[in-house]
Amino acid sequence: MNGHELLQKHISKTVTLSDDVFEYVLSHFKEQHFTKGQTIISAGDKVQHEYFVVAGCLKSFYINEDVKMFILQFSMPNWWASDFEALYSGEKAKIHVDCIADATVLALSNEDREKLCREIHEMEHFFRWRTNKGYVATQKRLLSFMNNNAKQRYEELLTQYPQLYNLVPKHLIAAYLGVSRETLSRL
Amino acid sequence: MNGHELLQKHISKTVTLSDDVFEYVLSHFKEQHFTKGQTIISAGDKVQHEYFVVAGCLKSFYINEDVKMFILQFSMPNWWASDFEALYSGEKAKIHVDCIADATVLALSNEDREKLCREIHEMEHFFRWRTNKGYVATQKRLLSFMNNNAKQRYEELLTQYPQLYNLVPKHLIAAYLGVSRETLSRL
DNA sequence: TCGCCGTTGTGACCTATGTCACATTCAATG
DNA sequence: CATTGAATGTGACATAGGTCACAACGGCGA
Repeated sequence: MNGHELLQKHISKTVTLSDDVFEYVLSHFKEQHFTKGQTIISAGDKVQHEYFVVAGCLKSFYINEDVKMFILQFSMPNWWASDFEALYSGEKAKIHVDCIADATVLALSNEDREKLCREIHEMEHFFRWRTNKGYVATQKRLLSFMNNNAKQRYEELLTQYPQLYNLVPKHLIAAYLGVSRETLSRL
Repeated sequence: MNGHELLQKHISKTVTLSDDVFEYVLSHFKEQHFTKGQTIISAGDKVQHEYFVVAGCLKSFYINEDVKMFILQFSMPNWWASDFEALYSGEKAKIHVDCIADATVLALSNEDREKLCREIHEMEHFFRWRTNKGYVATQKRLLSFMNNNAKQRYEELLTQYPQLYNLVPKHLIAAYLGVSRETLSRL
């Protein structure tokens, strides 16, 4: 399936659009390719785009004062990635996004998203629901952090995304779980 | 300031509405009063409403198998509270909401929110931004969990919401921070 | 006023996880 | 091939935070 088809399918799960409108919407997305290790957003950047992942995998992460990395999200196909705080507020990025498995994405600029939301009520609806899902998912992860130990969180992650086990190195999984790589290795 | 004024002010920070439209929007909210200790949503309920807090304070929390409580949010004036996952999906509530300081709220039903979003594009826009703010805030809290120890999280909370120190008992603050009340007491 | 219960503090001890050091494996590259 | 460096495993030890037990305090209803 190509990028536009995947995105169309993704959007139609939430809203119904005519083919013409779909074509108009899709015309605002630009396909881009990234290779493993490539940087997409660095802290300090002015963030202009969000990215719908068609293939491959991205990670969004924060680096603290001790240069320790915390992964907020692995973005697999059908997910969106960006520094949403910076994107919406216009401030400089605080989080980084880079590519961990050769990726194809569809980039949408902040201006174009707001334009689409203004022009097409259904798209505003779509983005409301998308954000809502992200909100609920993040709240669940927060609860999992408070409720479960490292082993339980690891098993939870692998149950939900078995592909990750082979796709990404263990020290990145540790950074997602919020434990040291040594601890993860002992699980 | 009465409830409608506060809500109007809150909404106008994000979108501009005429007085007539505002009146129409506000007519969908019903004022309710809760007293300290009162239950608003219990796990297992069918969730019908979300609540805009005008005065007082609510807490949203999860109870695990060991009957341990984890607080997702303290809802102060100008915040919204509900089990948003249950509300949006139609499933039974997994989280509880109750009142920790005598409260006045404006209740909006799920149907009315969707109706307002359908009828008034600006309201869809408003709710998109509201949810986006919640998403970003939750992500920040997640990062704080990974990055900071109990003491740092406690200080962060008190800096952000100094009122909480006197308003809510310490064991609830501990349940928000995800530590035992004994640990909090030793900070 | 008395007694009760919710809240908070604190000591003793236990456990999960972090940190540091070093070994091993393996893929990429000259 | 030989070499390098990233990824991973593992032992020894340190420490934040959990758990349990008990004491102290204070407000509120009988």
